[in-house]
Amino acid sequence: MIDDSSHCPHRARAEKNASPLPVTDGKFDFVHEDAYLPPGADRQDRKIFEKQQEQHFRAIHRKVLQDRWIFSPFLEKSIPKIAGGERIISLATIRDTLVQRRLYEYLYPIVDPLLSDACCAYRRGSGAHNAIKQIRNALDAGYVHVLDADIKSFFDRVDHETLLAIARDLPIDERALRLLQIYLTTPRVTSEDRRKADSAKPRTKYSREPRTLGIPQGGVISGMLANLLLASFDKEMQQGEDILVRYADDFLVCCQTEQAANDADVRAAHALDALGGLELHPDKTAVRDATDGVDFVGFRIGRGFTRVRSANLAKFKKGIREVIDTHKPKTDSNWDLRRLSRRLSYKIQGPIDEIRKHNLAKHPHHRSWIGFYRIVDDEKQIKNLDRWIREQISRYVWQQHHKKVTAKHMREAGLPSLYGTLWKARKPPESA
DNA sequence: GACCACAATAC
RNA sequence: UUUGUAUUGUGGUC
Repeated sequence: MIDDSSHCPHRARAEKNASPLPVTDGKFDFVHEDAYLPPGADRQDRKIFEKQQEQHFRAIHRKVLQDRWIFSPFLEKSIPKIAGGERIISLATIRDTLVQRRLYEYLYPIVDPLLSDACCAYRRGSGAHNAIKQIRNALDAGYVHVLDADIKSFFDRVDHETLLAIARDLPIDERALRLLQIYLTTPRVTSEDRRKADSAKPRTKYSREPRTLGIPQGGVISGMLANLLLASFDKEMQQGEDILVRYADDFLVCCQTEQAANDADVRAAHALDALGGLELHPDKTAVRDATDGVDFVGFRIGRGFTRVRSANLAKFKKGIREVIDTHKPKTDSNWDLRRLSRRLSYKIQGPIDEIRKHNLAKHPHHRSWIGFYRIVDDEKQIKNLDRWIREQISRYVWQQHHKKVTAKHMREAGLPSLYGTLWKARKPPESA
């Protein structure tokens, strides 16, 4: 990612040190033109930023190369977690996001080779499906005694000095190192402070609170930093026969015996403590027999089966309910059922009409929810879900039109089945 | 190759 | 007035 434009006054130094920098190429790859970008603590939104984009690029470039970049405070926002509770997310300013992206591009090729195959989150070419595949292999090979563990408030409790000590051993530019340190200690604006300042007339300045612990969730480089910190932990857990699979702070150690899993528990607690006093979550960590399944990254996986995890199933049902509950009824019941089926069809199999226009046979994989869960092999679970959806529709039609509808009516109204969609998604492509 | 859209996961 | 980041998957366009 080295990109020294001719107008850079520090060209020589940048070359010598392998600059982490350049924010000068004008590449502004926010997803799409009219996407709204929330203003950060500088209250600058995308429109304002773009008016003076070139000046901003130059200023950023200069300051970073001169080792003088400071991140604005991160605004905090809470979002709900899938299993309940809330999660604090940090929002950066546009300029800071650009700097973080450059830092990310610079550090990624240095950090990634240090990671183990067991580390599946925040990495190119990996992901949830890869994690599930590894666990399936382990369970199928008889490694069914698992330590199912979660690190207590992991992101919030990362110790800065421990992480920086690891970063100092990397072959990186001094400025990148200092940027990391600045990033970690960038102050926060809590959602309460933010609300107060925004509702005051005239608006007042945000009050900032120092950060002494943890990495901001929502930062571009945070996931990578988490992996960097835990790289040594992964190595430690992979000793012996045990098979580790880690996704962010959530990990399984698959063992051949219960004793080995208990040992892994002790080793994990020890290794985490050595990494700046991290702890396992006592309630979410246990040694269990995975023959009947364990929950991991959206799936429930056991010996010989993969299902949708119940919390994720509930979330999907909630989405279906929302479509039905917000549906505006029409007086003609047949027409109404047709309209509702159309909306639900999108949830179930994605915008299939668009695909059919071209060549359906060539594109057996559909997007949408079932596309992600296409590796599920418990057909009963999917059939039950189909039945559940039909029950919801049937109840809706009864309440609105006092008519009984069967599965046949729904099929004729254009409602696809999840099972059929899954079956098609798993089928290998027909010859083109 | 590039760009875009929509899903899902995790934090 | 505004829910962030990374990754994966699928599809589309040139």
